[in-house]
Amino acid sequence: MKLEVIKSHLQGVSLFKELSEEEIQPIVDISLLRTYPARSFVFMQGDPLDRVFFIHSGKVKINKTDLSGKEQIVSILQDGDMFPHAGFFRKGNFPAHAEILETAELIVIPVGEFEKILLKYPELCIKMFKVLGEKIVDLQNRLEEKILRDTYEQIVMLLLRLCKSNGVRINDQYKLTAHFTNRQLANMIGTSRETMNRTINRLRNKELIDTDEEGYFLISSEKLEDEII
Amino acid sequence: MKLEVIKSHLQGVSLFKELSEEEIQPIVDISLLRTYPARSFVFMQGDPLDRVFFIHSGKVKINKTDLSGKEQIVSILQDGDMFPHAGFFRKGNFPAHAEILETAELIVIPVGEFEKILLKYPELCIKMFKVLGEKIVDLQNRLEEKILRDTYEQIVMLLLRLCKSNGVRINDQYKLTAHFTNRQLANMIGTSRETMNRTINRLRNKELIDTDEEGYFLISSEKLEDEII
DNA sequence: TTTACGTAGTGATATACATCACGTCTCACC
DNA sequence: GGTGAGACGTGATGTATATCACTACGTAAA
Repeated sequence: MKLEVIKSHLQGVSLFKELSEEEIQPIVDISLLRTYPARSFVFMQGDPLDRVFFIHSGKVKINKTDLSGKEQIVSILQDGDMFPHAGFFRKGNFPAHAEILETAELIVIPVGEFEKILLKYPELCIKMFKVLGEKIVDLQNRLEEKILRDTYEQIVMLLLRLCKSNGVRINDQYKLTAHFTNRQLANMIGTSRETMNRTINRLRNKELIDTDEEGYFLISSEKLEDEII
Repeated sequence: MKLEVIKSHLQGVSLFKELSEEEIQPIVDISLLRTYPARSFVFMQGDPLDRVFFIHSGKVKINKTDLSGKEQIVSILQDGDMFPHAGFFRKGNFPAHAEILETAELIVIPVGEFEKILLKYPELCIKMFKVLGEKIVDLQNRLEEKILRDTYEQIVMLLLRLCKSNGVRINDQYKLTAHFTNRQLANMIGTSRETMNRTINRLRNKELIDTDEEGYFLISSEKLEDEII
């Protein structure tokens, strides 16, 4: 049954983990499960913010573009992640584009309903404060990186961040669970694809990163960390 | 009486505005008012995060430094502002230094108490979500700026942001309510003091900014906005 | 009064990185 | 099987801006 499917999917979302049966039911009731095909847009920057999304499967790219077409990739999200992070409790607009990279199943909740539920369960509020707090710390770190580090170090740190957000640990390495082109990686930190290419190959030669048969990155995070002191 | 003073001070903090008498009283009860002299540190990066601060008067600089001593100024906070923004509901550490620039009166609340109060008043939770949401949007914008814009535009945008966070509107201009040296401004966006100096003077010649008798910046925000299209 | 230190201001130089301009390879599609 | 679109890869060149090196001013301390 559809609702059962949604419930099991919701239990995989980090924000809702540890909720009891009774606590999760009202959330299930207001949830919608929708499949988005690759290359489609969930929303565009500036659209009225009326829904919140939780990823059950697939990959979603959050990005911004300027007039000249230059792109900034805010993040590549996957199962368990929520978006957007800001704009609750005031009629706002989505602050970035959300584009599907790999066919995705998203749980969709009207933002008004989500807010009501949030206030009803203190446990959920705490979780939410934690999630937002982590987001703030992450953004502050990225800004610090961009300001204090040179491009080589920024790339090393980007790879380490991707291990956490998009990787699984295998022995002493992390394997990234999504494909990334040089251009995408470059657009995450605001460098050129040529520089990204050269640096990635430099790291490959140093045997700090590698690629598996399917083209996924294998990252030796401990060794990489030595590069940034 | 001391508690009365604290209460009136708390009412000036944006997070607590619009709270009723009964709602604000328990917050007053757990609050401490403390004066910090200029140049002192409220806390250092890495200290255990056990308190939350609200500024009643004075100026506080939030910054990070790397090994070589290079500084990133996260923000210059003043009356009505809260810090830190992250780290609630988990025993964490302060993510940056907080240094007093101008003698400051701070309201100090133990973080555990603050969390309890937060959960008791849904109205406060909503406010808090808004504050954190705005912080996230602000950080994302700054990161985008740093990635997509050249230094000239970053400086223009920095000045516009300072109008909002540290300015008061006077006719068609904003007057900044704190002194900023070229070096401080440079460290906010990660440029050199020389470049900041040259750019500021360029903007002065274009008559987009000016300085009043006391050395405070006067900023013609409408004209400035034309510089970034 | 002198010394010391922080800031503003400004030319000269160095350099990290973007940009340009190619070639090659793969894959999708008519 | 050819053609076009993306991707990777890599040298050559250009440039924004960091860095260096200095003068000058103001203020605080000795």
